Amino acid sequence: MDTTTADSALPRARGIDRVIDILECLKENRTPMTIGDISRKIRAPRSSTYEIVARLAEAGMLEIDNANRAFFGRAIYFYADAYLASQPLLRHGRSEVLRLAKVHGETAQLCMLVGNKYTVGFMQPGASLFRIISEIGVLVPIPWTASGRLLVGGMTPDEIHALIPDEDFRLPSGRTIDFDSFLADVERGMKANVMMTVGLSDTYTCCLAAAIRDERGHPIATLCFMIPANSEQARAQELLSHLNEAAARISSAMSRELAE
Amino acid sequence: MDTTTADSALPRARGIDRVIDILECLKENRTPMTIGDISRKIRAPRSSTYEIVARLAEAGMLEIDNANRAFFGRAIYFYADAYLASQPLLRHGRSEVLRLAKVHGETAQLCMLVGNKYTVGFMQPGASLFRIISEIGVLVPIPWTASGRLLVGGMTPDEIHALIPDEDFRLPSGRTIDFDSFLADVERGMKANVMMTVGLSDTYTCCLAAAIRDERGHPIATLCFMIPANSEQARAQELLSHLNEAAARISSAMSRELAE
DNA sequence: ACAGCGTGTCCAGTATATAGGACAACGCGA
DNA sequence: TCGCGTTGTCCTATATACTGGACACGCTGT
Repeated sequence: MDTTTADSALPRARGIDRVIDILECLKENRTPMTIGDISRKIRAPRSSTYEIVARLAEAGMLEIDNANRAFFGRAIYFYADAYLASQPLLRHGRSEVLRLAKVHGETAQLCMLVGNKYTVGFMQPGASLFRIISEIGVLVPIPWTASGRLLVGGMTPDEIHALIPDEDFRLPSGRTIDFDSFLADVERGMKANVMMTVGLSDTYTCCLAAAIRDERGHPIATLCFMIPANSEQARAQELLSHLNEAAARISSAMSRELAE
Repeated sequence: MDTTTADSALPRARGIDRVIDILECLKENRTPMTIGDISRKIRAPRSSTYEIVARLAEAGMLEIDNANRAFFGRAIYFYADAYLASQPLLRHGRSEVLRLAKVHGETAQLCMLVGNKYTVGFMQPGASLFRIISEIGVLVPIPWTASGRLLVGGMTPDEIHALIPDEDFRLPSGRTIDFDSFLADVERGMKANVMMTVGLSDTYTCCLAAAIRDERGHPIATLCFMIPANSEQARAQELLSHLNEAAARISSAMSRELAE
């Protein structure tokens, strides 16, 4: 649970570490928290938490609502805007995801690796009732997803084995994925640039993905649709080709930008 | 320049304050900076800056590029996503701005007050060559903008006077805005819900705005277009009505959400 | 070659930020 | 009514985070 530092021992903690703990805590919670709750969750003394939350609120990084609960503030949003402007992948990816979800009516996502995990970088829910719940920034084992198979494309089997912890091959259902068949998926994905999986992270979902590549051809992110597992094959194939087109568009737009 | 604390004196600074200074510094700069540059800009010892930047990078709040320059990192983006999800105004406002810019081909913005200043919360450049440069999150005196006139709507003259510093009535051109005529603008804006100004913050720009209101009818934000000052009246009026419709749509959507 | 400048790392001393607890005020249930 | 848990504020002591400086290194221009 402790994403950052301090676990069992109790030496004095640094203010900065507290800041990071607080922000991570709010990110996980996704909704405003009282200072009491925060200090319990991050195991910090109440007095310290009050102090630090107040300072962060003063700087606009947190905001305190009228029930005295703290959550992220405007400053964070402005910082993120600067980050976004510096990241062509996210900029282009976001607008394609919005377009894909609108045009095809299915939940679309931009996915990428963060360390040795898979995560959703942006998501737009589709029009249909079938809704997927993966939150932005939540880390998921690579083998649980279609995108994960594309994202490790181009790596050697040894590199892949070194990257992914063994326990990540065990699905939520309890079933374990065979490493060799995973490798076979990766290789096919690298060739076709698209991947489809059914009932992997959960039994109801079919995951369609296409890889976005950097100027050297390495996969750096994926666009994907989440659709019901019982969708028709023809529909899935059609969506895959739309994903592939959109991904190619982003890949070339980014290479062009880099060239300037 | 010093947006937060420490100015001339040199008592030992807190880690947290350094963190805030660093983030504000990068936000102003809008592009990656070397640690040396950061420490000079925020007047912090190099050794401290190295330490703190490294810790923030470890937490993903900053990222260090291959030229050893620091900038915002993924974590900030994830925090901002949670913030955005908690802010109906920004959520709806952003999508309307994207739509307005796309449909009408002009630069569109979502604007709001931060303390006693006006700021742009989101912006989408238009298709035309005429581009405005206001950056997200930069604070601007209220009297310099059409939106500012709408945003103080509903306040008494005394409240307005207390809110806006006298020096903010001096335009970049050197001209000073008369307080009474400013008040008259505010009152007309409150009635019409829209406002147009020409050549205010700069001589080439015409600023069109419409107010978004909370459930009690108080202006909380504006949608606006930035167009060339020499645009035709008919065109401006048409755009104003589009802004007004979009703003009304957001106002009622938010009231509805609140009612649930 | 050399001087001058910026970078990245390391160290030790001390100013001070944090922990911890005491306190009053509050809300809630019995 | 009286406990009991939680909240927000304030205080003091001390463990330590920050500072300042030294050092080695790699530039660049002369």
